[in-house]
Amino acid sequence: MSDLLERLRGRGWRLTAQRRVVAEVLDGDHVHYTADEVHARASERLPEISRATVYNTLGELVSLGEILEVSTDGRAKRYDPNAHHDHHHLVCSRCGTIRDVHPAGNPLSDLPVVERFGFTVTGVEVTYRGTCPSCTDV
Amino acid sequence: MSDLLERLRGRGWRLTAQRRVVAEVLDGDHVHYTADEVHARASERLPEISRATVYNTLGELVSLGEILEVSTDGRAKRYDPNAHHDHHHLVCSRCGTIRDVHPAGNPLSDLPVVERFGFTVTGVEVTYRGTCPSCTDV
DNA sequence: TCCTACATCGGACTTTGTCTAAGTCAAGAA
DNA sequence: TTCTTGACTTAGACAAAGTCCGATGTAGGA
Repeated sequence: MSDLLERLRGRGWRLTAQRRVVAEVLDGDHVHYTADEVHARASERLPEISRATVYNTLGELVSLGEILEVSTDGRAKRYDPNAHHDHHHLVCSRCGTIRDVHPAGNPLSDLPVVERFGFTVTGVEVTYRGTCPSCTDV
Repeated sequence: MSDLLERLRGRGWRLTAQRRVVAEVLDGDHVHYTADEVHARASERLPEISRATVYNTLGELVSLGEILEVSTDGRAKRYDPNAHHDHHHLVCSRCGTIRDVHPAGNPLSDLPVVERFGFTVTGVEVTYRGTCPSCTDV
């Protein structure tokens, strides 16, 4: 992920302590934090960091295509650093846990032209819902 | 949709003017209103209806499986009365318009067991994203 | 008609996110 | 190294969407 910082600098980003910390929090796969969780974790390393900066930085990373925004429940959006590998999501309806999954097939080609209503279709998200093992056992 | 009211009464629902109006607003297919839009339309017929009641009623209809909750953008949830026919959604990234679509194939069977991580998978939503004809022309 | 459990009301509150004005600082220039 | 400047950050006000609560109203059975 450290080359993420280099890539961003190459695009004219100013490399500040705040941005570095946000990027570090998102480092690692299979992590789907809300903006608040990112802020909490960033604050551990940089206590003065403000919410506005976290929101700004996340928004910029999304525009740059470095992370994905995922809104699975109409509550807080989650941020997915695994933006460079095609995948979809499996969400626990009880606790909200998210796993990355890789279904077979290509849903984009499953949408016939007559079902596109003149839209220019650019992407597709598949969200599986269910109950995770810990929530099932309860 | 009038038999919806009968069905609900059969389940012990008290039939109030407010609930009747909310159900009537959602009548008709291919409608995806936000809670606020439902409230605005319900208010035209029943000016005293409160937001809390609209939220309560929508929540109950969702629990009863009579309508679907759709959150495509992390902003206001939308409510889809077309709950009894399998379908997915095509969303315009610019104006938020939603169309019901019916892709080929069954995404549920596309998720291999090893990709289920012990979850009990109960459903799947496919959201196509793109630009609708009016927004493309601009 | 009367009763009462269930529904509704309005408004306060919470959560999530955006905006702004003032202050700060990264990085190139000298 | 120090200076300069415009991009970045901050705290807090604000906004949108949704939830909660005590008081009041009413649908539907007795």
